[in-house]
Amino acid sequence: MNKTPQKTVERLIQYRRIVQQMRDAGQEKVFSHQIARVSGASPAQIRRDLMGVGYSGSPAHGYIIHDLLQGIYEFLGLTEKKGACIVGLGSLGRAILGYFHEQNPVLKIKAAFDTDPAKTGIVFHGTLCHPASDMASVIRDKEITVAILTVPVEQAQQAAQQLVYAGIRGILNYAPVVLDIRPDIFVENRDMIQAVEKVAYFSK
Amino acid sequence: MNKTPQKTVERLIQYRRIVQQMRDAGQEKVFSHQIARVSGASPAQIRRDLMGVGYSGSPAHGYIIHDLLQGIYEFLGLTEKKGACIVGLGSLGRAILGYFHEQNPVLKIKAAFDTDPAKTGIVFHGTLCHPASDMASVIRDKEITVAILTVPVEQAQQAAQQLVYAGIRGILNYAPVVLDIRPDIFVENRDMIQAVEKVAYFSK
DNA sequence: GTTTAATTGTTAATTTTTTCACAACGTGAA
DNA sequence: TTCACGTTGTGAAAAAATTAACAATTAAAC
Ligand SMILES: NC(=O)c1ccc[n+]([C@@H]2O[C@H](COP(=O)([O-])OP(=O)(O)OC[C@H]3O[C@@H](n4cnc5c(N)ncnc54)[C@H](O)[C@@H]3O)[C@@H](O)[C@H]2O)c1
Ligand SMILES: NC(=O)c1ccc[n+]([C@@H]2O[C@H](COP(=O)([O-])OP(=O)(O)OC[C@H]3O[C@@H](n4cnc5c(N)ncnc54)[C@H](O)[C@@H]3O)[C@@H](O)[C@H]2O)c1
Repeated sequence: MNKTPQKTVERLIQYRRIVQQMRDAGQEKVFSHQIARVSGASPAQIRRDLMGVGYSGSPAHGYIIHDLLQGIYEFLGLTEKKGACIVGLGSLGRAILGYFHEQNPVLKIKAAFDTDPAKTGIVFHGTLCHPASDMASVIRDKEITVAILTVPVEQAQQAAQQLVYAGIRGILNYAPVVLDIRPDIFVENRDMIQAVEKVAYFSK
Repeated sequence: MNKTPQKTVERLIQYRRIVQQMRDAGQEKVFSHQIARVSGASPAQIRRDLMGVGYSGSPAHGYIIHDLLQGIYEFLGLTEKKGACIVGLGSLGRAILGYFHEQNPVLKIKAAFDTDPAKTGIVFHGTLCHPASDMASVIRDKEITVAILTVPVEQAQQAAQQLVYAGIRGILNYAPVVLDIRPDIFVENRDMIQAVEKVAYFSK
């Protein structure tokens, strides 16, 4: 089903952001080499990635930005309906929540969860913080499919299990631990220390 | 010089974390299939990745954790000497600083920078916040090679240029903008919205 | 000592991803 | 109309990454 390579999906998401900025700047058409210049990918790569999307440009004027965006959008399955939640409103969790609030992306954070009674019941950046024990019902009611996990590392495995039980389909994990959960749940790990180490390695 | 593929480097960094946890749990030896189980990579992949590192395990007892760690360490060039800095101590910047402080990795954040006079001169999580104007001298004095960029998106390009001028070799960029700088500077972009969108796509 | 069982390092095969190359196309100039 | 130009979509080639396969090796069992 998900035959499109992860790399391609990542780039499509990036193209969308880039092309959206061009549209916001008043541009109406775009060529693959223009996207290439700012994304770092080659023009051929971009055309190939776009093959799967189902929208075709024209040799005469390139891609009509409006239609291209629509195409990528639909391909990625980003709709208003889909929603995310964030688990753990510590310093990182609140920073991410603030970022989503100011950027206002299509995929919204519809709910937050924390175990700390001092945080539950409070609205942070427009999002209500629920007690973690309400996870299952809130996730079901709001039709939330993905979760951002920003709890302390000792709590991460347990919180992930709770999320899976609540019916979540994918987790973006910021805790530095490898989650041991069902293989049909998509997990993406993001560790900032690992990221810095990677940059350090390639900064020779 | 950097002939090792990025993917391999990323995995090596991950293996190191995993193996370190095993060591901390008292384990002394490890087999490729054990690393495989928790990392998600295949045993063959792990052995192949390890080929470049310069340490060999034995068919009899697998890898001696102490020596393996040492090998990966040296291969990655992670030494006490190398240092990072963080630019922009907003909510995200302070969260990252706190994370590094508590995790205490080899690659330390040796300095922070901000333009806000209310922040400069203050020590956050053990790290002094310098005025952004001191960037060049501080980076030179402390031999800092990589930077974590967490300034508002409008400031990112300008701050990046300042960093390059100060002699930085790599940037981990959290601002949602593609930096336009010299190609010999290694840039890794990390956008949380893009990450969530990727998870959403694969959570079918 | 010899055998057994398990695991490594590495070469070869396979699969995946990227790049190349070019026919086909549409536009605008002559 | 015809031509020249610049770009797309895509099949084919090339490159890169992953997986498979196996001889070599060593500890422990017998
Ligand atoms: N701060 C960073 O930049 C950073 C970066 C990468 C990873 N991390 C990791 O992300 C996690 C959070 O970091 P932080 O600095 O925000 O920590 P934090 O301690 O400030 O916040 C953790 C929050 O999670 C809540 N929590 C605890 N258990 C919970 C549970 N079972 N369910 C729901 N909420 C729960 C706590 O009440 C707290 O509000 C940690 O694992 C940290 O290692 C942090
Ligand atoms: N908050 C998040 O989770 C998140 C996630 C992804 C990306 N981002 C991006 O990261 C950046 C920071 O986010 P934030 O929420 O921490 O914002 P913030 O406004 O809280 O913090 C920005 C900080 O940068 C400082 N600053 C401004 N210009 C500077 C300069 N030229 N040099 C040094 N410091 C400077 C400001 O004084 C402030 O302290 C933004 O670009 C944001 O879009 C944030």
